[in-house]
Amino acid sequence: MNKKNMKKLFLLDGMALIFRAHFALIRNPRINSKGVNTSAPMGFVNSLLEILKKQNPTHIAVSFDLSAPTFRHEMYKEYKANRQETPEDISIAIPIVKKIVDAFNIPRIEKEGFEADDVIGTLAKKASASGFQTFMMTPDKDYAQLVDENTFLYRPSTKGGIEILGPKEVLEKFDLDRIDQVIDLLGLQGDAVDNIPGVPGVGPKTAVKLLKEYSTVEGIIDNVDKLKGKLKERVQDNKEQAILSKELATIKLDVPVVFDEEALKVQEPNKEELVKIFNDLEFKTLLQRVFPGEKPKKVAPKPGEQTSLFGGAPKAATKIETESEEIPVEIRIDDINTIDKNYRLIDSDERCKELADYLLSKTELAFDTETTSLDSLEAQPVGISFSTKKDEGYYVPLSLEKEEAIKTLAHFTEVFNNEKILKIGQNLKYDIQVLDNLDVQVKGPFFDTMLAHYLIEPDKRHNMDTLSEAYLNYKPVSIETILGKKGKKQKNMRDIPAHEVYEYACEDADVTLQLKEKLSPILSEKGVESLFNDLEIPLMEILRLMEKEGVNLDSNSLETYSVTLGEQIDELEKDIYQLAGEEFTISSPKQLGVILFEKMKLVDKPKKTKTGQYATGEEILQGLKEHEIVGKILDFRQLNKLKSTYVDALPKLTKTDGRVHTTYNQAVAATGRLSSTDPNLQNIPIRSSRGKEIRKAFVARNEDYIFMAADYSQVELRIMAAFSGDTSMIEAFKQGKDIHTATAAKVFKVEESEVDSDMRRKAKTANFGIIYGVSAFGLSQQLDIPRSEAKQLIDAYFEEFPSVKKYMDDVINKAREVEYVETLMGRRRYLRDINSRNFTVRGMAERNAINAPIQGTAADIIKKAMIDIQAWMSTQDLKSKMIMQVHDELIFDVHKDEFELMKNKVQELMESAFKIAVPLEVEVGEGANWLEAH
DNA sequence: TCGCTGTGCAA
DNA sequence: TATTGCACAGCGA
Repeated sequence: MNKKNMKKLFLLDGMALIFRAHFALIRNPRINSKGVNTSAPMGFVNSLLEILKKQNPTHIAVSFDLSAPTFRHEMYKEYKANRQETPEDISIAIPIVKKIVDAFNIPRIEKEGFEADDVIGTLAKKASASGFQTFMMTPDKDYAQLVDENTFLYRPSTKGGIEILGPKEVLEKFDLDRIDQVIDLLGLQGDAVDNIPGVPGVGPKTAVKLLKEYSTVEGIIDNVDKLKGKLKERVQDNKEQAILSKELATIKLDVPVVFDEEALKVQEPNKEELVKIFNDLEFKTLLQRVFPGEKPKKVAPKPGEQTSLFGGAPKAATKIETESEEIPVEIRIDDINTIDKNYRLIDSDERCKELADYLLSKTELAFDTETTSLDSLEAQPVGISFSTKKDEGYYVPLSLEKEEAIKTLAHFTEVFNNEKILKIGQNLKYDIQVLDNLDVQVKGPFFDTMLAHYLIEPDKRHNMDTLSEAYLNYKPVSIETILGKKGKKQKNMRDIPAHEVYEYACEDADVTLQLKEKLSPILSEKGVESLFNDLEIPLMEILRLMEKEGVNLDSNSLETYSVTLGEQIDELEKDIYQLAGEEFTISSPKQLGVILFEKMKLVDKPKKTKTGQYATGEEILQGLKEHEIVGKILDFRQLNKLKSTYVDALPKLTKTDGRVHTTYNQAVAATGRLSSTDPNLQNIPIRSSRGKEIRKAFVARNEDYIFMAADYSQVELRIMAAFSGDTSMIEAFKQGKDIHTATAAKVFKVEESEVDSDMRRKAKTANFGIIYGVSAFGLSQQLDIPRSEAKQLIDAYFEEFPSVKKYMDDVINKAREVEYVETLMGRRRYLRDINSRNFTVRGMAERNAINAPIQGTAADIIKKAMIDIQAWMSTQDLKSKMIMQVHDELIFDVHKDEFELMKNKVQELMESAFKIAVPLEVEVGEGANWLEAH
């Protein structure tokens, strides 16, 4: 039988779903006018409808636990003993949910002496044998033990949305070799909720490790002698408990229930009964959704049903309700904000057309999308809001059915394509990508309020709520009001009905528009309009394309490397325990500090961190290398770092195309640099030989392509040379000299040919130090030399490069006067602490005064280069793509036929991006992977 | 589960 | 007591 025709059975764990639904809304419970908390029934019905609509089950049943004790209580009297009394709201909800289930004509299955999981487990196995595909719907992860090729765990996931786990996913999730090990895992780690003890001190990590080695709880107990230290003791002392825990965690598959295929068939619901229940609970929207014709009793007109037209006098949706005698109780707190605003729900084709026409008559509009995910490449829009003037907002809900949504959006194609309309948004890169996911292209001109504020106050925060409070003196309705606090219980946008979202959504568009009105004049006041319109805004689209393109990752090689690293780590771990005389968590600085400095007493006066713990950082340990354990720890740290942060993490972040798609943050770094997250592609290792292995995993798209890396050589030093006008430094660059050698020759007063590697190293460190605003102390630390020598070095440096010294003084003096510094393109950074009487605070501002213009100018330059390169590339119809930016480096996936062209043109465009007093030099390399391209 | 701390990777 | 970032593990509220 093929999958399509397979019988599809859904088994719901009623109690677990009720609990989850109740607590999901615990911070904003749904209370109806009678004071009844209806969170659980509402959540349950929503889940049920979702399944019936989207999953099309052929068969369905709900299992409830009965309150009677089960066989587990007989096995272990403490079972579930610590469980708090069921909240009253839930006790009330249970019979309601049961009534709803009955009204849906869905069979309820309950069996005294057994829990829902036993019942569901037994049924699922029987169903599997009868050719069913079974989905067990529950948030409870214990069900994972039941999964097989025909049985799936259908789990409301932590992030909202749904997780469907088959055998492969379960093994991946728990990091196990076999499904039956799920019970061993649960037996070992226990379960606080059910008061199953497990082995104290053994968490998921240790449990998995043990199971990998010895397969089962019994296997571990048989081999307890092979374990060491505390772990051995723990297992030994809790043998029986572990076995018992495993038994408790084991779901019974022989519950005496009949699998009656016929009785489980999905049937039409009892409409009359459901309407009655929904009305009783005051589920108005639900009622409309399930039975569109049905008029709710005693209900205010829906906002979308108003007859007023676009434009015209603002008329609040909620205001109308207040005019009705019976309605006042219907007004919720969050409505107060929107009482005088004209926010509308646009929920018909007719109204979409009207709205589109209205928007086309405008010269600017703010828009905002509501979506299912924060990841712009995966997010699906569930609605879009528009505003064209203060206190106005229109919200267009979009179906989760892609085709449907595209149809609705088609009404607005002309609007988005119209290059005469300014599109205003907060973090537009995200919204544009979300629409792109449905093949809707948004054309400029653009105004991004986040980017605008980034140029106005680069080191402040740029989220909309903060901006609104700062510039509009108004606190918008928080997203949490709609979705609940984040965490496990946070709802997903997709689950919220449009009428509950629309005011929030409209407000975002409204606020965004108002912010633009405030921020736009400030941009011109500060002279950063061109930076905004000619640099940051065009860059936005380029970054979006780079993110969308992603970079090919050789996950296989990393997975192989992970095994190698894992073995080396295990080895080091053994040695370290041996040398320390006991087992401990090496990666816990706290525990490590105690071992090294209390137990082993490696030094008399150990350094402490600001919180009073022993400092065990790299440079401290480097000084203690004479102890064998220290070298091993440093090695362990390096290996662990590489494994956890890169080797294991990167493959997990690849999307279905096998590529990693970072997010570039354009409004984070106070200096104007970009930053990169999920993953951060700007800190991929390169220095250590082990780190280099990771770069090798960044590979060209396929054999027809090569990696090409183009990086500015010494940009920041060149910028400093240009800014300071220091003739000897400029000359050195013009002659193409090695700048650090040239510096060393000057500072140490020798011929360049006489500069040795140590002199060059010191000069190099000094050069970097200068850019960062170094002190003698800092330099002495960095070079591990006496402070006096460091001071001499700095003095000599300024003597040889007097203009550099003068430049630095001038920058600081200017900053004291105006309290900001500027880059070449006029990007500002405010330094209000520069006149502080506090030495430390002022010092920080002074270093920023030196560093920010240099680092920021470098950022300006490469951004300009990116724009020029993308502009050129788009005229050439190339297969090659720009895929990464790492501060002074651009990386391209280049088609082999285009390599010569790309190499020459990219180099030329980068070098000519900006004209300064020293030449900009760019080195281009190529190879099969990122390492070779350098 | 969240936020903090210590640590370490990059330019 | 050197600039800008991001992410990990551990740990305690």
